[in-house]
Amino acid sequence: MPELPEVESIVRRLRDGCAEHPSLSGMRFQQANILWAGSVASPSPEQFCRRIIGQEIQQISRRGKYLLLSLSQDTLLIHLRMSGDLFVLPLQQSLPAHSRVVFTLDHPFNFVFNDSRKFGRLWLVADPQEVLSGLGQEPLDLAFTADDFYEALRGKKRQLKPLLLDQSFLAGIGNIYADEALHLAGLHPLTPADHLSPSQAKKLLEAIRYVLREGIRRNGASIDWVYRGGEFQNHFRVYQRTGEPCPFCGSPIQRITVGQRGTHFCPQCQPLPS
DNA sequence: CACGAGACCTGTTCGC
DNA sequence: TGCGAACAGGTCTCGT
Repeated sequence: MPELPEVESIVRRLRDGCAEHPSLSGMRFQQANILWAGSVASPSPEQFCRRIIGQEIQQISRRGKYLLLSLSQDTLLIHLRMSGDLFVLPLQQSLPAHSRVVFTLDHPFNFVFNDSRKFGRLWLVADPQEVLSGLGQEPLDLAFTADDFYEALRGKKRQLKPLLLDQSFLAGIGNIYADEALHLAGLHPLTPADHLSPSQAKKLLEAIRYVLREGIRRNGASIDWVYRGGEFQNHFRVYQRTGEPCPFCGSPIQRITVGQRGTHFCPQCQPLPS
């Protein structure tokens, strides 16, 4: 599921609270219950449970698709991968199916990591850089300029779609927002990165930022049974719209496979350069 | 370095 | 209705 806008929406909900629960800021972990050991990447399940007890949640933030809880001593990092989600539930409420790690807080709520496919991971580390060091630029960071982006693209021969999904290049873009951004920029997913002109690079960066911000504004996208709350799925222009008309020109949206990922584009608006 | 295939998992939807 | 195949928001590893 979650790409940058979905993770950002979850961060804001946990940090600011919502109708269902208060902010987690200032709460303390009393206990961790690991129901699926594979969900904890580091340290060992025993050490994870022992170390987190008593630590206070001081900051809640995001880097790429990682959610960060800065605690008194350590940082708890969470990556939701395909099907992960986070719930804050009243103590008396029964746990939903596929709950993998359950935290007891010093308030009458459980903090639940839920993940049907078991791809998601948690880390409890002294220094978040242990986990985050390989990540590339944050696309919404305005210190990252169109010139920087052009320079980065110029050095790559890779196709745009796989490059945008490479987290060491840009951090946070996934399959939905890659397809949406390329469509908005009028670029074919198979275009070699070093083929772009400076103005095309600028247009692509602006398109990436536009769709990410649009996703955040709509609280992310909710597809199928995974992740509820967002509504950006009602505004997809190409993603999972195979055969439907392009909102710009009316041509049927095509689906191809690129790097083993479903890829949606408009053959009219996004021609493959010769 | 770049790419493709396979692995990790479970659940839903589609086609016959 | 039943059943297998295809597909799903991600990332890692290995072989070429």
